[in-house]
Amino acid sequence: MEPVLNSQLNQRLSTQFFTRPTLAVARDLLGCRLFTRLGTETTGGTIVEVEAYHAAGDEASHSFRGPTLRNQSMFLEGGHSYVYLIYGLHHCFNVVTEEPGTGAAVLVRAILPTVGIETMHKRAGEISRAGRLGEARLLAHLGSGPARVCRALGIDRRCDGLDLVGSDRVWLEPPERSLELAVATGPRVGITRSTDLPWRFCVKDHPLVSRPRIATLG
DNA sequence: CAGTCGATGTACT
DNA sequence: GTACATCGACTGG
Repeated sequence: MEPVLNSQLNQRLSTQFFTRPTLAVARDLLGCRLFTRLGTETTGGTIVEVEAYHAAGDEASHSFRGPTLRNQSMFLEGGHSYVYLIYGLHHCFNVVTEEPGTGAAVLVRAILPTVGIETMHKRAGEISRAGRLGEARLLAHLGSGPARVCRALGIDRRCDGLDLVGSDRVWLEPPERSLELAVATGPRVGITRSTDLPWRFCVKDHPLVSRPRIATLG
């Protein structure tokens, strides 16, 4: 029943992948797959929406004012995780990019669940509103939105600062098959500063991205 | 469908 | 005190 994963050993995204310019990493993460193995449960999905955050000149970034206790993982070498709690109850998962000390990262905003879907449903709980959605939309509901990504994958602050290249708990793999994705870009969601930067990337014309208003993207 | 609002921990002014 | 890279419940059309 549970799919066999050979991902622990081969086919991982490398440090070289992550230590590139943040916008390139953000774009290239679309179509890649994010996995967690927490306890005995393995869950994962395909990344369909991300946002880039820089340090220099990006007032919306947590790293803008330099390292603090919360954001210190953001200043690790590219390929580490940065997980934080927002609004007191939700978690957000970021992949750190570039060289150590840079303070740049990519926020994973949406995945399409592919592995461990039953586990993800359990983590989400049975939601009355979601229960009224059709099958496809119910699946999308599991992973669309940064907090739902974390909930589905079981990510919390214990997953902060992990080396995603070497961790057996959280890791990333390239797309299953190489394919050309149509990508849309636009302004980031839910921020109040540096809103002019078009640093949100999503797989274009995909029915399962987190916000339906893709039409407003540049 | 759109709009509003409460929940709730942490960082920072 | 206030803001926050959000979500889900609830309202009104």
